[in-house]
Amino acid sequence: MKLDARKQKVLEAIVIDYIATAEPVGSRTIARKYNLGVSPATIRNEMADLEEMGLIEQPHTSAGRIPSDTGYRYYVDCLMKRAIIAEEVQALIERAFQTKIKQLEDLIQIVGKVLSQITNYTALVLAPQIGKSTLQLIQLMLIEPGKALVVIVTDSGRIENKVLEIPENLTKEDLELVSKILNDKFKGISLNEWKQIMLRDLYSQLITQKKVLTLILELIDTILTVDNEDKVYLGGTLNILNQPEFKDVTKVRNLFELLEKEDVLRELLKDNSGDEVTVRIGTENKYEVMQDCSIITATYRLNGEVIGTIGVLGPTRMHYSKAVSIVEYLTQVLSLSIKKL
Amino acid sequence: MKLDARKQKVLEAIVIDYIATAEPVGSRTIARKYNLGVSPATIRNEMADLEEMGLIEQPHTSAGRIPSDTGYRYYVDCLMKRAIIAEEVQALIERAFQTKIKQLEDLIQIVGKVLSQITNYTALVLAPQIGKSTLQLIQLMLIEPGKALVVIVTDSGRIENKVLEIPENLTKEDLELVSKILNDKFKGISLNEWKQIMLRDLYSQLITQKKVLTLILELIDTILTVDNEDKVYLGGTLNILNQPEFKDVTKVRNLFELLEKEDVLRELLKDNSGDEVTVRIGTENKYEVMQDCSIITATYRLNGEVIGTIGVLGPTRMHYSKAVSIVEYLTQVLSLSIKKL
DNA sequence: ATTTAGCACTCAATTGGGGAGAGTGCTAAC
DNA sequence: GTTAGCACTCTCCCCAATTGAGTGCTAAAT
Repeated sequence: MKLDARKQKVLEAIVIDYIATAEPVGSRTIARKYNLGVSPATIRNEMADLEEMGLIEQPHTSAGRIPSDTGYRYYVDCLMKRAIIAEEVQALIERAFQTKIKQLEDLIQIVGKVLSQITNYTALVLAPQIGKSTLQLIQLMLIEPGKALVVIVTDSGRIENKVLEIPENLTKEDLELVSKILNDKFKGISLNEWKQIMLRDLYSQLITQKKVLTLILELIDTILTVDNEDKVYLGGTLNILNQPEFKDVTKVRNLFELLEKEDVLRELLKDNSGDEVTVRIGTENKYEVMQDCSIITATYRLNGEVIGTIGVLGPTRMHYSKAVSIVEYLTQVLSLSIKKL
Repeated sequence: MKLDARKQKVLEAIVIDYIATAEPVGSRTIARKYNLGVSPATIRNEMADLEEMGLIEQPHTSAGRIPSDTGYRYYVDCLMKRAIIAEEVQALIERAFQTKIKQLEDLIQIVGKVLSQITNYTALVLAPQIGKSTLQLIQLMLIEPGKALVVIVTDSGRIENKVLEIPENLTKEDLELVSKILNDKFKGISLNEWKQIMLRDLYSQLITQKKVLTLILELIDTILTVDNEDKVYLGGTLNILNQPEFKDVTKVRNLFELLEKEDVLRELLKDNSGDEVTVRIGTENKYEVMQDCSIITATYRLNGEVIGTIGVLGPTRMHYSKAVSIVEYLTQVLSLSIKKL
């Protein structure tokens, strides 16, 4: 879709003004506020064209125009410039990352909090997949006969613990032995690779201690299946209530219900199309209750490999340039911080 | 406050009807639905008296009456009978508790979920104070030089982990030694008692290994100060949106903001006046945004000692008899389940 | 060939009655 | 003490009229 310079300016004005005011934008307003050097009548003509192209629409005949989803799309793809992040915002972020961060979870939380706070939208953070990260420490402990606690620490700083049922006759010493073997064998290896290695290699070594073999099998299974789901952090949910488009409680309700489902959040964050910041606008979202929301996502990395995603969720009438800038910036800061961890 | 039998009946009718319909109750309605054997006119006279006593009020001149907070209070204290818990509800609860529960956290979550689901209000659960429960297992592990992981398991099934900074020169063996000493010394002793014992007893034993002493001091401090706050589970928050009194978004917003603060929740649950089920109605709550909410709380126990609280939060126009019954019932089930754990 | 001024037109939002309905309080009779 | 009757007071809802913002079209101006 090609637009001449003036049409672009008009579209941009409509998008920007509507984002700011949440009111349909009329030709007069544009002429007054965004000096394009032409009269309202001219702008009206341009607007009629833009509407025909499907970039803007009219809520009703005697109202101004609002951007359609494709209008926002055009704006985001072609017109929008990255907003410059204000000094004080950068300072705020820096300060937030200077608090003591010992675990991955702390980091995730901080990012989420900062992101929602700065953007005034809802923040989503997807923590690194445990399967991808490598093992740093695994330890089995006996809580009481028949019950063991397993703790796993990964290189990305994630800590997981889980209670396991074990055969009653296993002793503390057995568990320590198993811990030792697992540590020796698997340190530095990604959890996803375990299964293969385990079957090939471990079996021979452990056949001597048959009774612990079953335990290990169950253990690995537990870790890899149940807890291989990524943690999602959700923050600033209440920011949604600031938006005039959500003054209707049932709408809020529907959206909140969706956001309560972790797997939905995971999915939202995961279909990030790749390298770049991804923006998903209105009806581009597959969930119906989210069709007047937009999501901006971007990935962060460890050693060059993508390990997680962060994003913000706001109304379609979202401050895209600002939000995109901040999301992008925070992935960088986050990538760096994880490396330090 | 003394009320004759008929006034009681009228008040009860108003409360029950208003709870069910959320509409002011008129004299005709009462005469028709709750056959007191008298005409609307008589009921009107009674209602005038009740209003003078402050038990009911009129939203405006030509409307029916609604209970005032003191009206609800009278109802709860004097008129209300425990609702009988339906068979299918009991069955539902039983089924919920039959899922495998390995950790305290699982249990807390299940209770919260069940409670909010059954009552259709918001559920609050306060997990046992870690300081009160006794130590079952403590283990220190070296993650990397200068960084250790400490895991604590208490008798109530609670599991806590925490990353500690330690002197660089401490080895894996040092940590194991410390773990062993701590386990031997403290097993079965409540965490609150640690500090005293530690100073008196441990010091002499550890003076030989000076370098670990500092560690332990820090460790104990960390555990007792930072993590001594109780975990609070909050569930069914969205149920609030079902209530017609919360069709206004700003009201919702205010309440939700309050509920996001863990310490507020903790406080709400903690000022439970003692043994009995406690009901706090409307303005009896100290937070302004909660002045058209009521909270019902009750405590649960382990070995006769109170270790936590559960509660539901709903509108003042709450189904008290049902809610009280269920809260009470669930504390019993919960106490039992914890014992098993 | 654009651009602009002017004007008629449309539609949502607001305003202001005018019942209808629900419920009350009071009075007088039972 | 209870009840029937009745006037009175509100809210709620519907309807019509008005207002105001904004448009589209046409004809004139550049």
